[in-house]
Amino acid sequence: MPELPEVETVARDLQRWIRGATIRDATVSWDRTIRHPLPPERFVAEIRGATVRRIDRRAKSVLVHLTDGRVMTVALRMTGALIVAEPGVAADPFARVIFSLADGRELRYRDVRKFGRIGLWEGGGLRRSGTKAAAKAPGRVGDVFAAHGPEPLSRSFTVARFAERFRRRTKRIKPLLLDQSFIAGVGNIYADEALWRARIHPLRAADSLSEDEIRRLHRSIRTVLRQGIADRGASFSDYVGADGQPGSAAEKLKVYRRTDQPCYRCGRPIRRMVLDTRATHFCEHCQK
DNA sequence: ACGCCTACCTGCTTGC
DNA sequence: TGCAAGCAGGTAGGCG
Repeated sequence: MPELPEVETVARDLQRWIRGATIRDATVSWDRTIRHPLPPERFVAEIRGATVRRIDRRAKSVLVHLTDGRVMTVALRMTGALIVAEPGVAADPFARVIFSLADGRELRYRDVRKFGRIGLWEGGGLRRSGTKAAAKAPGRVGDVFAAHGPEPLSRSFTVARFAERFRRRTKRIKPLLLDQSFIAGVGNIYADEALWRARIHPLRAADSLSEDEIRRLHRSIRTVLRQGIADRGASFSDYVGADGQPGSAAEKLKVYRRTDQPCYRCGRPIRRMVLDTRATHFCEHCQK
């Protein structure tokens, strides 16, 4: 799926293009896209007539803030995309939800694999950290993200704050980076990229990392995510921005899906292994 | 509470 | 050419 840089790209596009738009109507063609417990018909009735105040991102979700304070969350998961279509653009057989805007455009939620979920919540609670119980039965939008870890690109995400989280964590570092309660927004592409950049082996136990390694990893995570945003995200098959166009970040990746190709640092072949069911790419010579 | 594994879906690529 | 298996950006939920 889209990871942090891809979701951030979509959110910024939408902020530019549909801020202030009014949703005249919505059509849901795959019911399970609408997140429990809201029935799809209720969702449509609730969203009809709403006006978009602002769009941003939390973790890997797009947040559409409405003028009445409610917030629509869009979790794109593996193949979700939010695309603004001008009037007259051909129908999309993979559009699962279509929002008709009052100005004649459409906001289309496209999702080939149908894993993505759209929710509608009362506002509030986004700034507080919250409890896991709240995350299990969300009421306010903040509850949805109550169990999530810190935003890696936020000002408050310091090395010290990152380092604290490593205490007594025996888990291997790669799966830990994918754990959204440890750090939000990092996915399979950028986890591999950050570890390569920091020269840390994906199988290392988290609590075995030295201060210097944690510092390198902190910096690497922020660097690869920012680079991904600058290139409008990494596209392999499905990911596109709200303009419907792929990003160019995939061209600059150092290890992800570069199995057997030479490491950019030492020239030895990049290895691929499966770790907790996820493909993991690394250089066994320069990642220790 | 943690950690590991499966299920959820469809389309594309690969190998016989 | 055809067909089956393998693969994919994620994460709830169930098990031990």
